[in-house]
Amino acid sequence: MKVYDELRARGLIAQTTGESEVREMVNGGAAVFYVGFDPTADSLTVGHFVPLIVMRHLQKAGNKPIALIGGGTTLVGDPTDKTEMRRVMTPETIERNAECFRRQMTRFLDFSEGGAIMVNNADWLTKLNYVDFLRDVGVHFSVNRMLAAECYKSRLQKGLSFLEFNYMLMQSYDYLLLHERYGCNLQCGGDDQWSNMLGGTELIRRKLGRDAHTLTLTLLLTSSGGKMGKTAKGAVWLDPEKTPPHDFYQYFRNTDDADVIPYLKRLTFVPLDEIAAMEHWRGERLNEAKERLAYELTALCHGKGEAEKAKETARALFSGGPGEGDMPSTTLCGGGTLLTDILVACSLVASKSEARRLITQGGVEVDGQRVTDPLADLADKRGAGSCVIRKGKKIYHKVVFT
RNA sequence: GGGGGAAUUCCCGAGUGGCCAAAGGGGGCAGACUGUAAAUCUGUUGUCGCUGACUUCGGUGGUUCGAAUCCACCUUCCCCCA
Repeated sequence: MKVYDELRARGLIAQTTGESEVREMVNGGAAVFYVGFDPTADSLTVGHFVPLIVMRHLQKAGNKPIALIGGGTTLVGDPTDKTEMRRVMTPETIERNAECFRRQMTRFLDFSEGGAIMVNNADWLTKLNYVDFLRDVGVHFSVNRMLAAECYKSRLQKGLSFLEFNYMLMQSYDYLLLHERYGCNLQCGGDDQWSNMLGGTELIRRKLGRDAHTLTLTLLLTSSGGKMGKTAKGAVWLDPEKTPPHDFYQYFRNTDDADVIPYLKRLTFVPLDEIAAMEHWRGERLNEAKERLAYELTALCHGKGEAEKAKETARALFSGGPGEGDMPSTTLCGGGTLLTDILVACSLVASKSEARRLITQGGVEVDGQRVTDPLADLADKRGAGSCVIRKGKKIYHKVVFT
């Protein structure tokens, strides 16, 4: 199966500016495509998975990826789907974030000679001359049409600054520039970006009279409608310092039944026929699919070694396998041995009040023994050197005393 | 530039002088049930030295025995007119 059809079969493609042209271009390895990433944090998250996976698919098929870091556009802020204005970030922060992105992207893309390239739109956007820009680019945009775009509608109620209103022009200019400089002929992005992206396609047509295409990717939502990768504690990061591989693995291991197959299709490179077989699985058997999902993604982001470890740890903890595996741990030197204090020290709870509540409600086990006394003291465990605390059903944490 | 309105605990949103750590919903956490799933039911959801104390209702001052609630100024946001 050719790459375009594979992407389609995996449910990754939402809209294009011309299906047959895009298919032909992509299947023939003739696309120079770009995807923009706004460096708003110092790590990518699993929310970036879909575009990254698609880029990898396309690169494997011989197309040339351009990862565009939105250093310049981030100075402005994308108003799409935002209820409030984005916090303005300093150029230094953006620069640092961009570097982090690049490092993480090497797990997905081949940046070696002739392969993928990375560019930062701050390099050209920040040098623009206002009047020239208005005359070159601004003339081609109709405010009436922009206002009609879905992405601005909600903001018209909540307020939209002129700064943000310009985001679309800047993004469009990016495409024009990449088209001229690198022969970029395809822009990919989330489906919520459709109108912003069309801006670029139209700008190129109007200025140069050439066709440059746009391909949007389906937004991957959880079956309950939330954004994938968002948890109450925040995003699931690719940076192992921010989200340990064990937690990363667990996040996907706990995927909803309804989401497993779509996730496998869209986020992994597991062959479609293998996935097709799993689609018939029901009930408990789906856990195997979840394990596969978690394993594949952990291996992709953190390497096979980490994926193996995470899998073994999970099996040991949840299926009573041998050993306690490689669970997260905290080493405590000195300090008291009150259970409430230890829970706080391990960041398992945010406050001692919460710790007390948790214990009282029966949510804490120490070395397999449920503890319900909020004043419990683990002095005896200190003598033993370590113990394993279980919070709720799924969170295990090892405490080492020194 | 003129006029009007709003700011409440993670979010939405009640509360208009004491009965308010603040209704209700969402979300979160925990318990039961389970398959490390979903749904459901129950409890819980400011902090601490926890049968009590302390800090919260945009900010700063003020009125009062007493303020999230009243007054003044400030900040931010929204709406209408230009």
